[in-house]
Amino acid sequence: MSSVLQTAYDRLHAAFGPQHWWPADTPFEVMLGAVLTQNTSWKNVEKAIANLRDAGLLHPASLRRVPTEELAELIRPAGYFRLKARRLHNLIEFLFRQYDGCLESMFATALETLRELLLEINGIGPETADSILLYAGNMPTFVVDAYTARVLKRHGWIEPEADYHAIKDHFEGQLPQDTALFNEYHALLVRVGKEFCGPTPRCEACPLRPLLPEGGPLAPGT
DNA sequence: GACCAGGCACATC
DNA sequence: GATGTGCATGGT
Repeated sequence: MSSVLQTAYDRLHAAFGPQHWWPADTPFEVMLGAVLTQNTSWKNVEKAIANLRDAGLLHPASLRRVPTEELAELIRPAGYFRLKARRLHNLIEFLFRQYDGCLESMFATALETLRELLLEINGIGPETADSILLYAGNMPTFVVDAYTARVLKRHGWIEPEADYHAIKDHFEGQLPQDTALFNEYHALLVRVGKEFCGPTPRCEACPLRPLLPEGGPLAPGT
């Protein structure tokens, strides 16, 4: 409980409080958002989801029926819209093929098994899969994203070469396997990333400031 | 106008 | 196995 990661979590939680992630009404909406937010700001994703809601498509069966080109137009504000329309349909087809369209059945699958199945879907990579598992399925898997990697590497808490899997293991190896903790921790890392640890760091008022190594953070781009 | 944003798949060497 | 490129909108 005295690791750097625990201390960092305590600082972030004290500074920012609960983040109430994922910002969505239903697990299905979380799944869609996980694909739509790939390399895209959440603001743009919100517009796309609002379009889907207005069109009555925030349900597996209705989304499955809409033609891919029509879906693409609705999610246009989220960027990569043709690509993401195909990815959403790939995910839906998997849901129906394996679980008859039932999310409860899907999340009744063992974590590691479901993770591997999701990763077989074209368009679902590690971050999207873990986001679905954690934020839609309430399953204890740690989500790593660009902010997470940047915060850890800049503070020298992990080697600069560490890839997705290494960073994920770093967290899961040092923290209790607690869904609520993983949920909050990732959200807090995004929060501190946005406010203090972007491409150009603003470390002066960062809650992690006292945890910086001697000499301050590493240069941007690392 | 450049750069960035809660990635991923695929081509090429 | 490492590196480069396409995918696209909207905000700063």
